[in-house]
Amino acid sequence: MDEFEQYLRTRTDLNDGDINYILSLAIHKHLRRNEFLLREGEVCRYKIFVTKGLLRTFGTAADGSEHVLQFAPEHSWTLDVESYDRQQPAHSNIAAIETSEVLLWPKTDFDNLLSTLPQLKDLSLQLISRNIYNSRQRILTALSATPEEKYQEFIQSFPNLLTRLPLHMIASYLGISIKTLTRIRQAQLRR
Amino acid sequence: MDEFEQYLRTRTDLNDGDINYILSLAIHKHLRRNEFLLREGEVCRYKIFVTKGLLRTFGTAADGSEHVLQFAPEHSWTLDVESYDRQQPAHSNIAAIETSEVLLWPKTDFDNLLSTLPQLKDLSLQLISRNIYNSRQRILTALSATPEEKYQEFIQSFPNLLTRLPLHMIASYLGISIKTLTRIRQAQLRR
DNA sequence: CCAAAATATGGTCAAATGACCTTTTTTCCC
DNA sequence: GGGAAAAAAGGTCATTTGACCATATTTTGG
Repeated sequence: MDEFEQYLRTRTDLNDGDINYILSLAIHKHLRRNEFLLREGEVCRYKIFVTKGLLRTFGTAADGSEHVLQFAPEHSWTLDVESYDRQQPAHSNIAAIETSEVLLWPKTDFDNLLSTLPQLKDLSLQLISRNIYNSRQRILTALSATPEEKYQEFIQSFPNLLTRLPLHMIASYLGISIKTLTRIRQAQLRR
Repeated sequence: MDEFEQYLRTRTDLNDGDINYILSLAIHKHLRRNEFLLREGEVCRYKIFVTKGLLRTFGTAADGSEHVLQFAPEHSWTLDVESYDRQQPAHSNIAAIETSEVLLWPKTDFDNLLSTLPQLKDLSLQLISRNIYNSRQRILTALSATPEEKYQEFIQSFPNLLTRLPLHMIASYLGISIKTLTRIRQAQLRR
């Protein structure tokens, strides 16, 4: 997958041999719109890298409503951390929003790669650190921002996703009703 | 610090020598109520372990309001991840709620420990994984739960903190007004 | 290209929430 | 122990938000 080679080249100094080796262990998978990669209760067996398309990770609340935890567009990683780390049943779902292409590494293979390739490990740690920071930021926003501020922040953070996502998923990500989101957008048009 | 020895003994198989070595690199610090360990804009230089007392980490929103990101009681770790990892200015504050005792390791020292002691590294990775999972859970709750549900969940998760925290900090942690929290508690008494 | 489904907008209304204020109670610390 | 400060509770009111409904618009996949 050129996409992935490109990705690794720009952020690590892994050589061609290593990159090819990493790729050789990956399972290539094509996903149609709305196809699931992981369902609640299943074990998240793979590290997932999105080469093309767009995935979403979402949880289900007590009342059955779905809430988007993360969007994963091309060139990003995703998984259910807890489930993957311990190979236990997951509490979240991962599904394709657009037709997508992903690379999958079984945990044992990826663990081997991590212990063999320090550059890959460094990259992993960076991603984890970023993940934790992003989560904190999101919690802070969820706690303190008004719906309008949340939407503005979303636009700032993901300008490229704006046109690719149905509004109700954005609302779900922001934790507001679609009605409120529509109202905000109307108010903005009038300015 | 007995507290810390105890902690390490119960979750790793580090031997006495290792534990003493880890402890020998730690700075012991006493904190009074409301004393700050980190302020926004400063660099988070240390890994922090709380041996006694209770700390809080909080962020400041655009309008100046404070929002609690984490409570760290005795036997828990805390820090500003992003700031610590990159030794850059922090976006959050850490302060003592109760009179507390903490152990501090400068990043370089702790990094050395991590590369020397695989058991410590394993523990770290576990903590990180848990951290990420907790964050997800908290985001999901923030997005989907009613104030009452949030409070119930808080009681479930931190029964021991309930009596130690002023209500306005719980409200701040849950992202609801103190008024709403008071109302919920009144409603519960009447049952 | 077309029918069906998904998505977005709009209207109305009740309820929940926060802002602002005062009063009561508790805690702190000298 | 006592005075000051902090915390909790209570009252009132305007506003925001979501639920529920219908309708218009767009997208999708065969």
